[in-house]
Amino acid sequence: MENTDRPTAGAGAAKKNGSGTGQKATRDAAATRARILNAASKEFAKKGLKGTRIDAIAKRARCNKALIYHYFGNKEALFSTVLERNYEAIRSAERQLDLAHREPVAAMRELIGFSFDYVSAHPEFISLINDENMHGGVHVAHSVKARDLNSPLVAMIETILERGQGEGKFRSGVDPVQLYISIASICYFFIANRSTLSAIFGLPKTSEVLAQRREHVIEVILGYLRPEADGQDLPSMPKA
Amino acid sequence: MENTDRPTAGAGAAKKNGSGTGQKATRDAAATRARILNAASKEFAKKGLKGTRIDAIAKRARCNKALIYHYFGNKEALFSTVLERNYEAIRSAERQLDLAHREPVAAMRELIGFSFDYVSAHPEFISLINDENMHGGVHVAHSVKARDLNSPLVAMIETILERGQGEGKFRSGVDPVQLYISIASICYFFIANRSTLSAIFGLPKTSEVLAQRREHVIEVILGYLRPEADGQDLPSMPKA
DNA sequence: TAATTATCTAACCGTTTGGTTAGTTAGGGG
DNA sequence: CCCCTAACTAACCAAACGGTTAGATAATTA
Repeated sequence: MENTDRPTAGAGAAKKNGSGTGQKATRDAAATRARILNAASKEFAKKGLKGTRIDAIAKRARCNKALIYHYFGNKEALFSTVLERNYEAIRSAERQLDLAHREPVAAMRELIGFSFDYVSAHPEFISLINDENMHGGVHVAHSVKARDLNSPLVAMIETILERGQGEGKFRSGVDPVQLYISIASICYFFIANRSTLSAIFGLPKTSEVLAQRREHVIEVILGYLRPEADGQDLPSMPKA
Repeated sequence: MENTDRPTAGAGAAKKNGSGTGQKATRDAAATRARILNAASKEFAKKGLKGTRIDAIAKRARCNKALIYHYFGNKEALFSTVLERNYEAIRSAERQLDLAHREPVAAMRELIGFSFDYVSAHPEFISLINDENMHGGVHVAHSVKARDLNSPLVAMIETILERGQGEGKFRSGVDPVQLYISIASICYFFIANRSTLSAIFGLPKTSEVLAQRREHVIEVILGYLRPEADGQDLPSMPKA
């Protein structure tokens, strides 16, 4: 089932160190820590902070329960660490995006597509965020690391918007933070609520449905960003 | 603190029935059931299914724990009932919307504003949905009542879109279900993630921030719905 | 290779928790 | 007025759970 991580070498009676791919034979604190974090990430995402059993994490990480306490102190601290790690992962992925040399509309399209694809590929991240929000965001608030991890996407959006506006490709008066939140929203919701959406709307969880949704999301944001046509009355808030 | 519901009359030694506002003095199954459901709704929303303690619900409802089991069977069944009730509530509120006689753009604006306001006023509903999705939507899936409660907003959106397209106020080729999901998304996200958003972006939870967000949300959707200007190259997916 | 340190574990513990039991009290119908 | 049903409760229980302890085993160092 989930035999991604190996606990000890185990293949036969190999007692000595590394046979090939850097697998440690018997004891490896770093690898064990990593196994625990991976296991915890999955369990917390699936069951939530309260629903997760430390024993389940230990079993999945194939280590002793006490080892978890040894490395991470307690359940909440482990949860915080898992959250931090997940934030770091998405921020790092975001930073890989190189949009500076792309034409503004294409750049924006890629940014939105990236956001959609990331959450599609990492639904556990969304579950963690949801759970964290249910608990009032205390772990994020207390984690300097996570709090300082402001998304680089906001700055990218700002740059793309400016360039696009200069070229007459985008409308004016768009707040980058608001737009960032909107992009995150439409990407996030579909993944976060896949279960209830599929139950209520009968939407199957196929890749085709996902692709359609992805296209729609891009269309909505780019459609919004279209410049005001001269003389066209924008159906937004009348100024008076 | 939370003295909204009264358990028994309690004012002095009044032993007989209803003094005024329909409050039952001593025993009232319907009122007790309602108190339990209200208490459960709040507790589940704040702590989640796993995080909620039946004792906490009993305390908040000011009744004995066994009574909860007597009326609702077990924790999960109670959670399902709470979920159903919350779905019924939002669907009922949605049905109150009368947009048939409004001008399309105004109608759409009101529909979006309503959605935003509803989730702003009922963050517990969102917490429940989040928790339900973490558990794979099993309760909604098993509840015929909730599953059949498809949102009336989809049909309303469809009608408004058609009228608006006929009048040249809206673009063509918009899928009502996709649009419904997008509207729900941008309304939902900001409320669901208020804690982490405020932690990371330093957004205070003031009504001013909320109002700005509301305005932006409406602007995005209406901006997207603007008709294609003649000859204007839509920055959406090139057909070839 | 002996001493030391770090990794890791089996077994245990006190508390919390969902759920039950056995019964008490109010109220309505005959 | 009495009895029967339904509302309600105090006390209890076994299982589950987060966390601890005491120690065993592997790696490292002197």
